[in-house]
Amino acid sequence: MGHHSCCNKQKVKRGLWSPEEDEKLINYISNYGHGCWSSVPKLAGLQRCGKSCRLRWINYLRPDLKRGSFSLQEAALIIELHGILGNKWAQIAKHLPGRTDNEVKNFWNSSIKKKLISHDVPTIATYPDMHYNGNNEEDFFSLNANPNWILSSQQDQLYLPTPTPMLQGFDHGDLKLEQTNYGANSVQFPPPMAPPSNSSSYDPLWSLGYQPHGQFDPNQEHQNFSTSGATQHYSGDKLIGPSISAPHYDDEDPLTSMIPKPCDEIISGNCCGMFCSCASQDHDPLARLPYFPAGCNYPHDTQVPNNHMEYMDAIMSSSSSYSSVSSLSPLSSGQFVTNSNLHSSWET
DNA sequence: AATAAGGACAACCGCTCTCTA
DNA sequence: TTAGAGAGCGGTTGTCCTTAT
Repeated sequence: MGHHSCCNKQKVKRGLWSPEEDEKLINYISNYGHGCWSSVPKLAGLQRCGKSCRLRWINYLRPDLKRGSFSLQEAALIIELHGILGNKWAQIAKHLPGRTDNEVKNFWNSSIKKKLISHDVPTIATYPDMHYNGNNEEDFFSLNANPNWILSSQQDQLYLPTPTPMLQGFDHGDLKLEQTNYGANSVQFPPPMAPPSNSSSYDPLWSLGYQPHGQFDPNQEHQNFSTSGATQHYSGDKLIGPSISAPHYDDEDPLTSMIPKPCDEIISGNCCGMFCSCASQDHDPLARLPYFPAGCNYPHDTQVPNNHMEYMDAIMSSSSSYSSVSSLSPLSSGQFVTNSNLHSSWET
């Protein structure tokens, strides 16, 4: 029980942050960066512990945060990623630019989870045909939603169930394939690259909050403050994604074309999934899930098959923060809805 | 109009991981 | 090698707001 060491050194305030406290923290970090979080409260003149400052900055004060309701694409992506990653909120949030792990977690617990249960939607957690091989070393699952998948509980690993001569012992660029004891080819994706040295974009995932002096001004109009009680929120629309290097997927490539595409079951998209139509070759370790590589500006053209839209609509329609997509975007079979349609209809 | 119930979300707690001396 | 500090993460709680009665 007890508080953190930094909290024991001084009397600290707890609970909701006041606008004055937010202003102090924003001013300090925008000028000096956070550096060591434990020293931030003292230097910023706050009666808070460093951990509280860090949480407040990362979850609510970062200038790149996207506020407001989750879009249909985001909800679909969260469901899909949760089926793969489980409660790895931080990893899921990495695929949702401008969203925090806390936000994703709250959204899941307050909205999606209930809907999935009530609609008996077959996520990986509820798949009746999901197999556990019973091996205590490697927790394998096969997912009937995509019979090409065997998912391991070990993160970021996808296993192709059928040994393919073309893949055995193959080492192709960023993809490293290994034979396992289970007759499956393990596709191990490389860790993210270091941030690009020439990037002038503010990227909180790299710097964890540091921004050079002068780049962030809380009074700038694109960083709109709205006040809800004692809590201020940003609703800025400038989104800059992390510059992650991941395998290049090429449908013409006999290797990469075989790699599972989790989002394909829900949403069709281009190079890096449903959001992005750019030609970037930076991709996500989870293959085709949107990761917003450098040079990709959100939002992009999005094409979502109508049947999936109805599917999501059914899940989410009872949510108080959700306005029916189908009711606002009349679609017939075979039609597609664009990203702008979705945002105008859902983020209200 | 008052109050209870439920939902949404901000914040905290405690554990684990990583780094460094 | 190890201990301590800092940071990150997921689970949980607390608070405020909305809705129903």
